[in-house]
Amino acid sequence: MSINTNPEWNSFGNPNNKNEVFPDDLKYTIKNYGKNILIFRQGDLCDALNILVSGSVKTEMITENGNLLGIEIISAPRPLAPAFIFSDNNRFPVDVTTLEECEILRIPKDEVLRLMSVQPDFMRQFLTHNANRTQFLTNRLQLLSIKTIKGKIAHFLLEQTSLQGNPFVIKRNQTELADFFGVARPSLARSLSEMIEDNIIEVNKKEYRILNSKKLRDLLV
Amino acid sequence: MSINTNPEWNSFGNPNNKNEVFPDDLKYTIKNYGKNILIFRQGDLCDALNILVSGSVKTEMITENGNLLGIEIISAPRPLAPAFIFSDNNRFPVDVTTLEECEILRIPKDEVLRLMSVQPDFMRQFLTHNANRTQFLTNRLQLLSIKTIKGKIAHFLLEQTSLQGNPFVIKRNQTELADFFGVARPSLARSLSEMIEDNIIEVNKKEYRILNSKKLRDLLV
DNA sequence: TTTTATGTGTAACAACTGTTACACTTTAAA
DNA sequence: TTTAAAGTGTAACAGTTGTTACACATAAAA
Repeated sequence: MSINTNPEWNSFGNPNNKNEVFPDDLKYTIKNYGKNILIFRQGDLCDALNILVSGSVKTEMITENGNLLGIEIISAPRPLAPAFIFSDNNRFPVDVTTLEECEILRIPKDEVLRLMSVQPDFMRQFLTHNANRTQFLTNRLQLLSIKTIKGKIAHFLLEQTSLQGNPFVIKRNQTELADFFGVARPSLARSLSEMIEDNIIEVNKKEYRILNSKKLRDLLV
Repeated sequence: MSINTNPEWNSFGNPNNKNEVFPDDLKYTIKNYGKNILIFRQGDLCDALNILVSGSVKTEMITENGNLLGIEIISAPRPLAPAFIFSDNNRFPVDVTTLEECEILRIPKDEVLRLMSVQPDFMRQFLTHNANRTQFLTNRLQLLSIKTIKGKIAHFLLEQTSLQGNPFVIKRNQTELADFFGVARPSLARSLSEMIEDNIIEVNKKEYRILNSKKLRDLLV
């Protein structure tokens, strides 16, 4: 899930996008920051849409590819915590620090509301972006609420096979998978080995095949 | 009959909302369901805003009070999975089953978009509702990604003390807390005992006091 | 008050996962 | 091809959590 593969980000949050024409009278400010500057602190009021126009920042939160509590690196162009502007407790959930020189476009909350009324495309993109984020979070939460490693593997493999069929290819290596699940790499390897031993799955390099989907589903409990 | 004659139809679970008046030409449908009917299936296309107007349904998802994988019971009035209408993969994440006779107001996606353009208050509520949901999910995810029980306790207590001061009161009993953390009750009790033994916290019935916030913070790692 | 239900503290043990270490394989680079 | 780096399989052991069981405390109901 890189910024380049997420189509929503190409339009939303990029002021140079041709499809997204901001009105001339839009009130906004642009701020420039140097390297290694703490630009938002956890708990700061979030009363504007902050779009990272250039540069990159890091936050300590769940990462886009789902790794746990890792340091997320956000590269321009992307909005910063857009979902939080409109929440009742509209405060930044994490610290945000620049990694290089950054330019941030700041549109006040009221202007965002006006923009959405005036620009259906903007509204649609805003909604889609947040909807995708919510879906992502929901999915991660489902995965995390499964306690056992085999259960997590089962959840993930069943999801993949419903998308790709059987057999299917998983791009991540074992270390990345372990991070994704939030478990230790040798523990993941052990669980995989046991599942192979039990003839539930078959693994060849990055190709996985489900041999016994009933047993696999039983592991979800 | 106008759509505005029933005050409960103000969406987003806020029946006291006087500012939300639907336009008379709004396209919508109303569906009635009997008891124990599967009304949405996991994977069903979600191309409309479905508002539960009366009755109650259950889903198997994270609950509003945060318990894991419990069966969430949703009582009217509340929107059903409003965040998913606008996601790229706009499908229901779970099964939804009626618990009693239910009435569901269904507004097509395009009409929702129009409604938002026409009705700033509706848009604001839609945005706020989803923002709050995202914030809730983010917070749960943060809590769940902490591996140790003491870490979860620390996270929770530090959050509570920032809201309520020190000492503070926690309404949930031990069993409910354990469910909230997704751990076994005796395990939670053991961890609490050890933290009390280590003079990190003090507990009297439902009143908690932090004695050593540095040590408490160390447990977050 | 007595009775009953609910909530809490704790122990012994099982089960699972993490840590560390190392051999081996595969892939990429020189 | 040779060499280095990255990835995988596995074992021994430590650490944490879950399970089950039961005593006791507290609160609610009769």
